[in-house]
Amino acid sequence: MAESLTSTHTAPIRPLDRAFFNRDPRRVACELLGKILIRGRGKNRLTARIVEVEAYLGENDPAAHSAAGNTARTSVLFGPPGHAYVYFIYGNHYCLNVSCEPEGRAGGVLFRALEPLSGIETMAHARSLEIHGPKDLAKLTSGPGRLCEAFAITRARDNGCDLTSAASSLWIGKTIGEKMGEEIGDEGTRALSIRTSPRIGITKAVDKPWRYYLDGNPFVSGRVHRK
DNA sequence: ATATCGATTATCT
DNA sequence: GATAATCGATATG
Repeated sequence: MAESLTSTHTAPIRPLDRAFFNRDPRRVACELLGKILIRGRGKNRLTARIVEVEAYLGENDPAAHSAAGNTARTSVLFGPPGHAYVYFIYGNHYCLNVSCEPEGRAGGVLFRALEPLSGIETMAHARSLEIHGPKDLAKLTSGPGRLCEAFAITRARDNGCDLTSAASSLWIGKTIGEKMGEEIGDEGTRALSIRTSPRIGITKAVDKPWRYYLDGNPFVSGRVHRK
């Protein structure tokens, strides 16, 4: 009873299949917009809509971590598609990617921003934030490091995780959910307005427009492209 | 509003 | 030894 008042009603969420990720990261990136990232199960489940991503190619992309070759750090990118590549950066933050392309070829998509749907209190606690309004809400998952903190994503815990299995602690799903009466995550039937730009925070291949985000979505990270 | 900077460590040269 | 797919704080217009 009390639970039904506090939790968001959602239709069953089904994982994306491995073939979805067995493609060019740019195509995967576009189609990931509007899909759902899920952590945990039942009452403690966190869900959020994917609103901003970047594609990193396995070949001819000097900005990609895989450009340095298959190392202990990047091996997941060279493995089978649909798995989590988590790396630690700037001594402070984790970032989440999903591997693309068939095994033996690198490539991935970086998650840059999410729109929280359920488990918002848990996310706020993980981020050490108090939510007093929409502006605070945006700070939960707007940015690659922020969303990892909100979802408690670490390399030790999540690197290599199969994101195509609903049995995983972390996975990616498609569904028709509900938030403030609006349908979300309804792949294909809703025309999403997608914008592109150069990728953020890189110093190589800065001209490639491989950042993708939902036009006008308030949860898209606001950081500017730097040299 | 934009600009700059410190934090802090895994990874690579 | 330098750099980094970032963030949050501080300074300045």
